[in-house]
Amino acid sequence: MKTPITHQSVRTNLLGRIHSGEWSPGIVIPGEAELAIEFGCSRTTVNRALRQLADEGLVERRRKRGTIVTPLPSARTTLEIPIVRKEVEGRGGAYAHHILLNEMATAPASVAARLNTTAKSLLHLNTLHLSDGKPFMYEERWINPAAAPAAATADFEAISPNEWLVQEVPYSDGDISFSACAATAKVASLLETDEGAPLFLIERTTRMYGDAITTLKMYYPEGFRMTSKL
Amino acid sequence: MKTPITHQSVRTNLLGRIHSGEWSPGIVIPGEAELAIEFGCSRTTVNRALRQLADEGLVERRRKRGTIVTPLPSARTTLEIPIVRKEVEGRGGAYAHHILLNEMATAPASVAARLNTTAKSLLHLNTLHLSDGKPFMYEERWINPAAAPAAATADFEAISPNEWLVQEVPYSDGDISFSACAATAKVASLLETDEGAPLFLIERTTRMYGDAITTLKMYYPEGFRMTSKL
DNA sequence: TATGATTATATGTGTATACATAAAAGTCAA
DNA sequence: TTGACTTTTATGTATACACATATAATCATA
Repeated sequence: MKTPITHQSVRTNLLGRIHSGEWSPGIVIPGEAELAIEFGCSRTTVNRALRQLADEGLVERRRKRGTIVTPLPSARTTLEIPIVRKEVEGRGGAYAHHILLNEMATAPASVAARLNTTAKSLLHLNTLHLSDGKPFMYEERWINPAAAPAAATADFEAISPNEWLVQEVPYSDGDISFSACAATAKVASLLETDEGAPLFLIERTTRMYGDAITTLKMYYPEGFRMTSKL
Repeated sequence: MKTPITHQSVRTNLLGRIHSGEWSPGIVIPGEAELAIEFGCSRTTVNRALRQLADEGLVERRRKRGTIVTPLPSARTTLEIPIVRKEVEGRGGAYAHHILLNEMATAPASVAARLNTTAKSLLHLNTLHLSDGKPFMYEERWINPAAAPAAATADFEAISPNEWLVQEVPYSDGDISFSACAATAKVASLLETDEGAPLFLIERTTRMYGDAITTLKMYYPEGFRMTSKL
C-alpha cells in the first residue's frame, strides 16, 4: 500500500526546513525538479507546495533565479471584517441598530474626494449599532445614489445599511484603514463614553470598477479589539 | 494561432459574473466539468481558478454539493506588518531607535500568561523608534530566553530587537490584535503627546511549535494609520 | 417507518507530458 | 570592450488521465 506524497506533506516538510533554520532567509533552495526527485513525487506537486508558500510570503520565486527564502519577511495576517450583526452575535451579544439620520445631503469636500464623484447630493446615513442594548459601534456612511439607486427606498430600520449593501451591491475593490482617534462630544455621547476618549476607527471605501459606492467611518469604543492569527 | 485559456482569464470571467450579479450570493454555480466545456479548457484549469476564488473567500466549495457564491461575504484584507525600520523608511523618514531598557526581570502575571511560560525571569526590552528624530512608535517587549538564548548577548543598539528577532528567530505561529487605548503619563512623555491621548496599539505574541518566543505591545501616536486594499 | 448500506456525483489531488516565458549566462562579431 | 544574438535553465502553466474522498440521494432491510 503506497501512500502518495501530497502537496500538503511537501509543504509541511519545506516549512520545517525553513523554520528549523536549515534554509535561512536569503538562501536559494533546490529547484523544483531536484525536490521532486528527492520527495519521489512529480514536479507539479512540488510546484503547488512552493506556490502556496510563495502566496504566504515565506518564499520568493523568480524564473531562472529559482526560489529563495524571503529575507526579512513581513508579518502578515488576513483580517476578516464581518458584517456588524455577525460580529456582535459572534461575541454572544443580541444585535440591534438605530438609524439616526437618513437623508440626501451635500457631501463635505473630504467625503466627495474619497468617493471621487461629482454628484452634488449623496445619501447620508448615520447608524448606531448595539450589542445587548449597549452601544457597540457608531457608523457614519455616505452612499453614491448612482451606484445604488435602490438605497433611496430601502428599509434600513429592518436591515442595517451595512448588511443591505453587502447583499445588494457587489463591489470590485476598495480600501480600508485602521487608526485611533479621540471622541468628539457628539460621538462620545452616542457611545456613552467621555469626550476625548480613545476610539478605534475603521475607514472604508468601496468601488465598482472605478465608481465609488460608499464610504464610511466606524467608531468603536475603547476596549474593542480586532484579533487575528499570524 | 490559438491563444490558450488561462486560469487567470477563467478567474476573471467567473469574477465578472459574480460582480455583475449574474450569479448572486448563495447560488450554486455550474460544476467544474460543465465550465470546462463552456470555456473550452481542461477541468484542471477551471479547478485552479475556482480554488483561487475559494481562497479569496468569494465562493465556498464542498464535495458533492458543488460551488456556491459566498452569501454575506466578509470583507477581508491581508495586512502586511513590516519591520519598523522598513515601515519608517517606506514613509520617507530616517530611522533610528533607542533602547530604553534591557534587563532580565520577573514578568508580571499578564505577560507570563500571554507567553504561557513558567520561566521566572524574562528579558525585558523597551525600545523607542524614531522617524526623522521624532517619536514614531514605542515598544515594550518580553523575550523568552529559552527560545532565543542569543538575545542575551545581542547588540540591540546596532540592530533593533524587532529586526534581530525576525532575522534570527523563526516562528511558526502567533497572534496579533489591534485596538485603541489612552496614553499613560510615561508613554505620553516618550511619544511627546499628552496623557490620555488616543494611541493605536498593536499587541503581538509569536511562538515556535508551542513555545512562546516573544510578546510585545507597540504604541503608535494619534495620526498613525494602517492602510490596506480590500 | 426508521435506519443502515449503497450508489452517484462533484470536488480534491497526483502524474506524466508539453510548451511558454523570463532572465542569466554565454557567444561572437564589429 | 561593447552590444546584439543565442543558449540554457528554472519557473509558469495547460492538458489528459486516474484515482481519492466527501456527501447527498437512493435503495434495501429490519
